[in-house]
Amino acid sequence: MGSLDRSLIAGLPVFEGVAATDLDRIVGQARSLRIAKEQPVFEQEQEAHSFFLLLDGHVRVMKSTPDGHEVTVRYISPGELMGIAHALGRTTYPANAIAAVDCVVLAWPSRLWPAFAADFPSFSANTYKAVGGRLQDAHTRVIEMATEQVEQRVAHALLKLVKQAGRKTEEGILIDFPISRQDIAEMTGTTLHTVSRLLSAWEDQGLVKSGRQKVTVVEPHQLLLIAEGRVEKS
Amino acid sequence: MGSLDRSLIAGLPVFEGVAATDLDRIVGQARSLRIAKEQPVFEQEQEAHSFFLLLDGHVRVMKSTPDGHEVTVRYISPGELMGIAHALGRTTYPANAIAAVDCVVLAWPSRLWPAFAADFPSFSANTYKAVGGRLQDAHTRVIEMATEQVEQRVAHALLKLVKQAGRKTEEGILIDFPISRQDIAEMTGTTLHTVSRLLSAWEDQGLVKSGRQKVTVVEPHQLLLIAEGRVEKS
DNA sequence: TTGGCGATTTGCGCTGGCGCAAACTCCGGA
DNA sequence: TCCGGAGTTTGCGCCAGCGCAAATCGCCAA
Repeated sequence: MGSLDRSLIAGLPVFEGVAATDLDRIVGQARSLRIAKEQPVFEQEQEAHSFFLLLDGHVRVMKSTPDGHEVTVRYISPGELMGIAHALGRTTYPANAIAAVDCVVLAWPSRLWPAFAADFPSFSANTYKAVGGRLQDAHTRVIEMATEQVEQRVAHALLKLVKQAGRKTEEGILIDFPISRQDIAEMTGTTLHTVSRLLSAWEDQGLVKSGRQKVTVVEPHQLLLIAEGRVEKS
Repeated sequence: MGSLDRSLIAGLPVFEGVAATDLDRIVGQARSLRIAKEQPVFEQEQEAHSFFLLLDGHVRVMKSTPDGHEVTVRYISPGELMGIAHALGRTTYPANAIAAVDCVVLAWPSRLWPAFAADFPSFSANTYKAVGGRLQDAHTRVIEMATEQVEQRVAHALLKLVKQAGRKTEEGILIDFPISRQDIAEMTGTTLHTVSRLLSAWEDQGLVKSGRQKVTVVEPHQLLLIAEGRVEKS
């Protein structure tokens, strides 16, 4: 682990308020891993031996249902923790985490968590703050699913992806990892057919540009209007 | 606060592994409140001044959307914490909590949380374990909303209510607080009309008995079959 | 006992979005 | 360069469940 990494890491929200010496003690106990695209970081039901900090790449977190459905719970972006089951009193991972692209992660053995929580209260508080945010997000998802039309949900999903993984290009804001219609369908509780129809319609209206495993948002503001149900379909 | 209360409280999961003297120091700083039916325990957006332990009664946690929809996030049963926004790094409550029946709660000032977390690691760990459970529940809700039919979702909701607030009667298992069709609709993302139709159909089949703000589950096992999608509608 | 109101039931028509299926497109490897 | 297959598009038919509206029921208060 180079010192360049170290200084980038120090700026992450999870380490806010953590003293430099403490940061060294924390990071010093991690090992750095590369995860190839499409490979799992951890798997549902598996013993939660480690927790992770994503340094580079994007990870998709999914749950499978007994009857064979897959639902995407969230995408992880660089700087976020994942697999922190132990901090929440679980011994197994509740979901599958798959690298959407080649990734770099730091990994700590889960058994270190209780000592970390006791010795580094800022780190612990930051972690639980992130958990609080996820709980919020999950409730927001429930509310969206309960009250919105498919069109609004898909628009919301795209905006969320843009916010966490958007990269400016000359055409608009590109979602910076491969994402298929099927993936978007699994995030929004619909079918790839419906997503495809929506994207086609939006492309006709010039709101997005999309291709194979690729979506670029051209008019985020228009999309927001749709997401909030303030636009009638033509 | 009587010592009878004290011994009941000691047996709660949140206080598992907490030494008796520590328990006294924790509970000693709480004040006990009665909340009348339909009155709020705390409200969305409000400053999170306190966190609570429900001792008796049932509390409904709801979120309102900007466009006027109400969604029920969960019901709190005796022994559960609520309003722990501070432990998750929030300064305001994320939802409304309304007493479904007359309730008794313990309340602590939120500013005590950091000291509690530092001084009573078991209490803190138990709390975060509960948070972990809620995060799981929320994800389960998302998955249900994404993959199940309304009929299955309503069946799941009833079974969940039975599990956390069921009281045996000679007719079956009664959900032990007033609950309307509208309430069930808000839990499952549907309309009171559809809930009413489902309950009527189930009543004809002898699976439930229901009346004004009252539901009794007669055949939980049959309902489970419906919830899991293993029964075709007649 | 009688109103009155909130909760519930039920009918009816409509439509958003799914299921199925077929055609097409494009990328990557041989 | 060509081929195979994954990803995507699109047409078509259907139905679960919503919206609306009206009728009914049952609890509570006077």
